[in-house]
Amino acid sequence: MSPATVSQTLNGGRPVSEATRARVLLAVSKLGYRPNRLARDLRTKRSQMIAIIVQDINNPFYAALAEGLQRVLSPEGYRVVVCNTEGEPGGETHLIEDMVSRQVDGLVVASFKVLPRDCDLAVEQGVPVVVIGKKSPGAFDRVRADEFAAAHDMTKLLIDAGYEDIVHVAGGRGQGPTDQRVDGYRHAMAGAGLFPEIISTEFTLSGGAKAFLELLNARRMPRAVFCANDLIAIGVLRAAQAHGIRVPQDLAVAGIDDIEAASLVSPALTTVRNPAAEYDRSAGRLLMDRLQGSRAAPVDHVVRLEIVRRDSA
Amino acid sequence: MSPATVSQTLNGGRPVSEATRARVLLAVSKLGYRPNRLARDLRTKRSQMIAIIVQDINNPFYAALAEGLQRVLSPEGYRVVVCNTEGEPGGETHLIEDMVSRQVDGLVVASFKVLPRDCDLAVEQGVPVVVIGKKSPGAFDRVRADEFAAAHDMTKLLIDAGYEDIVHVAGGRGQGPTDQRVDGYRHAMAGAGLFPEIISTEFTLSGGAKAFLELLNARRMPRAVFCANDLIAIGVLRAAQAHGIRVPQDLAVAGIDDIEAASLVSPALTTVRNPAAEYDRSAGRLLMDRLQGSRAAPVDHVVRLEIVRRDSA
DNA sequence: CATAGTACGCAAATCGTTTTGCGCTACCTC
DNA sequence: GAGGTAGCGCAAAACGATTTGCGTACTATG
Repeated sequence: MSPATVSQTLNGGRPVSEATRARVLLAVSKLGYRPNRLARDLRTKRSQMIAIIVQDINNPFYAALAEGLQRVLSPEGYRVVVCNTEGEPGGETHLIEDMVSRQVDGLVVASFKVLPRDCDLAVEQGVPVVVIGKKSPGAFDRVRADEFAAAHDMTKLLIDAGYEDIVHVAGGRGQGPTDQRVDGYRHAMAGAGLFPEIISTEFTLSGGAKAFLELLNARRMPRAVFCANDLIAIGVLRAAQAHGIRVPQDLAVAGIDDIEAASLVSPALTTVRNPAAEYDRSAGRLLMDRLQGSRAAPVDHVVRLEIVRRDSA
Repeated sequence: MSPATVSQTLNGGRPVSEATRARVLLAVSKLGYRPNRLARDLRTKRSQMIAIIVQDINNPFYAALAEGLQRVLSPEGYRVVVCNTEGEPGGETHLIEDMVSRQVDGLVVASFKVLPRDCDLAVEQGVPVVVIGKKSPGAFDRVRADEFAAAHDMTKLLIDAGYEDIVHVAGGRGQGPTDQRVDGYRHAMAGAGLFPEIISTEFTLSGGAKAFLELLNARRMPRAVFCANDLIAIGVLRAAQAHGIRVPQDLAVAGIDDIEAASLVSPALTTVRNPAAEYDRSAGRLLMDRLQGSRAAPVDHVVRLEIVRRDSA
């Protein structure tokens, strides 16, 4: 029996008689034959595999994103694999190159550290790319939030609530959305004739704690802090409480992201919801459209953010 | 110039003269040549890729596990990809089969739903497997916790703290560690001459809330609940607080896992730490040993758990 | 100077599939 | 009964790399 016939039986490229089909299936199950996807993919030039590249799989936002994307792509017959770049020597560049040479059918990149150059490289090799969360030029689709508006709106909420002495605890300098959030904060403060004050830290719990201590040492306590993400905000919250400062009576705290823990801490955190569900649905659809070749021009989808007012501010 | 020479230049199978090396490298960079890993892997029968299969990437325990494994394997030159089975039609069986046929060099499976049969299949095809968190027969390595001891110790802690009316909120019946945890609870209660009472729910926040309501409707409130994981415990905690019940004064609550949120809720959750770091280090080393062919008999590594006493019980 | 040895580039086989072209058989039609 | 037409199985050429054997040219040594 020739391999061609087997292939046709299993994948149905051409009609096969009932008799041979039976013979093939019998042999397959008797020999425990498992087709080798590598060989198949090499020949067909597609792998039915989509890689999601995230910068930190421990960050619940990225985890939710990955799962949501899978929920969209997997019913279409794609295998979804998640790759983490954090702590990877060489990082995104190597990873993208590697995945492209493994002939993934598509890439979703949710990492601020990614270079447009790397995405262009993938696109040139015919692999569609969707970049999440980053404003970045290139021949690929994007899904991102209006970070400026988010920071602006939250700052405005604090101002409208009567706070004036509002400090912004920014994430790492030059990292991802930091600058846009800083600008949004600045703009809102300037609009109200208030003086902006900004300190920087890492996007983590301990970064938030560190920032609080810095504030504590450097000057009298502000009335409100607007943190660049929820982890920082929770770090600040806990450090403040550990120092006997009451939230929100003595100090108002606000974050961005609405991670799961945001509603679990007490007081529950006032924050901005970055709806992962909308990202993944949108990114999934963009990717599917491109895989089916139905679109040409790159799309730039801006996700609407939503303020979630709870108890901390 | 023949492909053989190029291959030898790039991978150094044999000595290549300085002159031709230069010519090859020039051509490579001029043409933007990128080797195709699929073809290479097909020929060499290895992919330098390791797949981690988790049942829920949103569960922080699995996310931490994936990242830790990557930290171990990636410096050894392996690419680590994470695959999620939740909501996947066909689930673990398909996934394992697919990854094996993609010639991954190794598999780490952290899913209760996995069948030993599937792992055996992978091992037969020469792919080493490490199963995490499940006691399961087969020719592969295991890293798991002593779930019985964990539940037993936590129940004992509650008993020693003076609680007698202790209900166990178990996870889904027959799911993963449920039975062993139930047994541990039972054994500790019996040892103290106390009457065990068990209700079941899902391993989620809302599962915990549901369980609390069930308790509320069915009988007078118990004095303590020992929940099968932290998500359930936090669900119970919040539902109780929403009903004006004080924790731990009116109701003591304990969980298992020590997820990040456990220390963030208030009161901070008393729980059992399931140290992801130890899992991934151990699993990583087991896998590396096997990849280097230095071991034969399967290893069964039992991780020691650690009670973390906080404020909720 | 002859011979052995070494360095190095290329041709060809291989990995396990899919795909295409070809030829055989059997059936149908007039 | 001849000619046309499906139907169906197989051989062979891809896919893009690695690996091995071979031949040539150059070097070294007695």
